[in-house]
Amino acid sequence: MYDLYFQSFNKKVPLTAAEQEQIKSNLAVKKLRKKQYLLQEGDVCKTIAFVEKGALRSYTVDEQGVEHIIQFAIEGWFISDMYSFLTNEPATYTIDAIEDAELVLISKSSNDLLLKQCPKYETFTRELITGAYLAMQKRLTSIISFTLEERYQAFMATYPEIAQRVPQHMIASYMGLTPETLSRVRRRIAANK
Amino acid sequence: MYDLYFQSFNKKVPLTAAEQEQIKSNLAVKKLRKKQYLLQEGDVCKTIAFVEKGALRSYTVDEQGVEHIIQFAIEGWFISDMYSFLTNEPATYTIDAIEDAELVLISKSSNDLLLKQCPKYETFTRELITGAYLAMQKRLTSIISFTLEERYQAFMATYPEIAQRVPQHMIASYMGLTPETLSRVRRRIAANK
DNA sequence: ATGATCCATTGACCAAAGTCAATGCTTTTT
DNA sequence: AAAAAGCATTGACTTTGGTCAATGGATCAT
Repeated sequence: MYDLYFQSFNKKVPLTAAEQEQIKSNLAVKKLRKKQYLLQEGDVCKTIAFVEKGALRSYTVDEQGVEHIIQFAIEGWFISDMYSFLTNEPATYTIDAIEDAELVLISKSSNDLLLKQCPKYETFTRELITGAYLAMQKRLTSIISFTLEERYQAFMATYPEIAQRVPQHMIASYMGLTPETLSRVRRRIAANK
Repeated sequence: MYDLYFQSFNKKVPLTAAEQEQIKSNLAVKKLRKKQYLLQEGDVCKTIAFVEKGALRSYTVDEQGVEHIIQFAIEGWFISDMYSFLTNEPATYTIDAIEDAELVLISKSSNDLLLKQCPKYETFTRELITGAYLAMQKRLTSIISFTLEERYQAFMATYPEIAQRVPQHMIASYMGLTPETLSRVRRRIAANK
């Protein structure tokens, strides 16, 4: 149940058996069916979720009812509304399952406790958030610097796994485009090679 | 020289005098004149810079020679090409001073050493990067969800200090727009109220 | 002080992306 | 197996933002 979680933890920061037990006792497991919510906008985000299996997304819904995808998360990734989690303010994002999913959940109290009592947990957390920061910076740079063609090709090259598993209109949403525009971008790319 | 740095450090994580000394011995100071480079694209980024005074920006330059601003940093903020700093790959960003500036610099070796030897430094680092992550996520959400008018007003409300000190065409660049378009956005906002 | 650069604004025009509507394919659901 | 829902694509048209060029004001360097 926690296989992938501890596998990726040990890869970054090797744990002793005792440390692993301590951490495990602070984790919970949850299964989600496709389309089920993990978090709804307006609720306070109580957990960080690590994806053991399946695929999720976080997104906002604007006044016209259009969804804007902020993040995808597949096996080995974390997903949460970090701002809500850290501040206890109502979430601005909704999170749901794109595929049936198995999650490892870390509650706020567990997270606080582990940060205090387990230095390796803090190191792991710091490295994770650093990775997330770098990935997001790359995405942002891509948005303000590149053409749509380049951005789409960069996405496909960077996240081929996600590209295969997620409907195209969600990739459009993630890129801040309409499905029609992404379809035309794809046609242009196909024509030019 | 290190006033603001330790002020913001102690605000997040209170330090003993001894810890403060240990950290201080790992820091360096640097002054930059307006328009001077801190980092040029292609060089390896050797330091993280904390801004004691002044204003800097990081940006990319595309094939057509257009600058795309990734980040502003004024007093109390950090700036770096984190990816280059962490991996020792050549930097993809350029960093220069928008105003004369005073910086506190942390080298890679100092950073590594402090992360290992000083738990509070790791906590401070984790909290900083978390804050940077949240700020960037907010910016990204704004880009893919809101109209130009909303985005500009959100920027002005969130960073009034930067808005006052930075020329408008740099704000346009930060928003991924041409100066002309930002000028028209401002006119529309002025007209509608 | 003055020439030079930088900067914001505006207008006319063009290119790119969005909107609306229709079509045909899959995939789900029953 | 049939009906329904979801999805990608395409076309016609509209809207939005970019490009190019010009202007005038402000700031900077000499």
